[in-house]
Amino acid sequence: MTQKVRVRFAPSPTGYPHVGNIRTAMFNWLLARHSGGKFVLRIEDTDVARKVEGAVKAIMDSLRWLGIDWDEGPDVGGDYGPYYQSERLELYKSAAEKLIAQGDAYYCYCSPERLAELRAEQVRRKQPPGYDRLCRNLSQEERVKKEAEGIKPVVRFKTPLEGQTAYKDVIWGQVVVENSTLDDFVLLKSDGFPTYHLANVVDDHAMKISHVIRAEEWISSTPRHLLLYKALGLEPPQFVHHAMILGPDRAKLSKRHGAVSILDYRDMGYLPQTMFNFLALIGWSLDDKTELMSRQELIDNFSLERIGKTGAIFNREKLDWMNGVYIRKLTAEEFFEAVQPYIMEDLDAGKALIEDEEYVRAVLPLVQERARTLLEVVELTRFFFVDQLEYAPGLLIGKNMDKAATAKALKAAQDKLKPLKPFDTDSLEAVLRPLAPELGLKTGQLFAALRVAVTGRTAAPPLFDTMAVLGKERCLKRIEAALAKL
RNA sequence: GGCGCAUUCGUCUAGGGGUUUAGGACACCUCCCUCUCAAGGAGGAGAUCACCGGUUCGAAUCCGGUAUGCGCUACCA
Repeated sequence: MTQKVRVRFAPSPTGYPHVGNIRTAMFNWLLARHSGGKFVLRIEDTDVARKVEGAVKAIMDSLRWLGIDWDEGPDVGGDYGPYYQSERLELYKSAAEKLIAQGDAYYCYCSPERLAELRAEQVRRKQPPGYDRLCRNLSQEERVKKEAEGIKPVVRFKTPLEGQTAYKDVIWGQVVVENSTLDDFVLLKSDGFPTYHLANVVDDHAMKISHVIRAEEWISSTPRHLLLYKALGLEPPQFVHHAMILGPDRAKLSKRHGAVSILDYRDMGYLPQTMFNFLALIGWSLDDKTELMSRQELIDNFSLERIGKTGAIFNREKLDWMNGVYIRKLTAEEFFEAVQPYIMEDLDAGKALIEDEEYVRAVLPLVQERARTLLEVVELTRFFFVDQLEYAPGLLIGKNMDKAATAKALKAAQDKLKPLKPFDTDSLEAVLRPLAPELGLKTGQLFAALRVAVTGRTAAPPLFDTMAVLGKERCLKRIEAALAKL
């Protein structure tokens, strides 16, 4: 590796980045950081029609959220800017003109209607769709005439009719394509904007990109790019195509598959370190067992060679598991910080209580090892923050219990609790555990009734800890309410 | 239709001629721990390595074909 590594993430602002896009960015970033190279962010805003407002911000937010920082880009600048393709139009124009001048490209005046018709006809006759090269050999006279009609032409590449184009992909190995299967693709659209093919070739060269790491869907277009590099007399970069992330139906992941925007995952309560680790593991592996890896470990161990070539389905269940692992790794302080935005959104559950920071800090440790997402924390802790518990009275009566026994147990507990001086975990246990045999009950039976009375649920954090955090007053009030429900 | 590529437990993957009775992880099941739920621990089930042929003493691993799937085939990226 004598060449200095310069890689790029080149999204088009036509929507919010999904996990697949971000994983591509990550692979690029990982290579840059692993090898001490540069990672550049370039916005490919050449499709005016599909441009989406706010997409650039979403792209940057997504990258920042995951800690994927860029050395050069629209906002930070760099020696190879500008980093918006819409600001580099002159470059593409002169490249196109150069190609026309040397006979490798030509103006095409065919209307979109004609092209659509042509394609429909080809499909109908089961022929390979593609431009029929009608304008490839237009005479000067015909051109002048079209020009006079006011038709804005596109510029098409004069693809060689014969021969083959081959290249060695870092991941896929040798890829060979017959030039005859490629049509004369568009370089410059009639609005003066370049197509992806032209723009990415011009820019990757201008920005001295060493490795083009992108998704598998680009493999088929790579020969076109190679042809362009050749015609322009440029040295092509290394090509690295990785497999795609698939939806549950094994098709290319798309909006159809539901929440796939990376920011949606943030909103659903996944930690950035989880997403980073998890995404890295889709289509890349270190060995036969290492799965939990920090950002630094990923950087240290990353290598292009270990990227796989089979598409992978995004396994949500495993993501949940991994997020649980990362949540448990958090310190109490980190967990508190992480959870803030999520519980604050749920204010009506008990505004005053949620704003009582000490109380929240006492509650959180009780659910930290039980939550798999930050959003789940809201659900898991709700009963700590409400005034009135709502639950079916039947829940109070547990296995092998009846109404009378339950009422008796709750009353007895009440009596024990009232005089309790330090209302903490230990004293609660000291007084409640012996109570069960006194009542002729199993501890489980007593505790179950108390749990429902105090939390409104049959599954909750450990009883004594929970009660201690709730406090004496609230506990007694809730037991009273339970008695009333019976 | 053409071109390109892929195919190992349900899912993510390891393994690239003998070390493999194909390893790990998620999910699932059982048991332990235990006041419930988690977490944790110990087990279990789950893959004729897509199929068919070939090469070889020996193939998940190499070769060919078939099937299936996916991608590309836009004045989208």
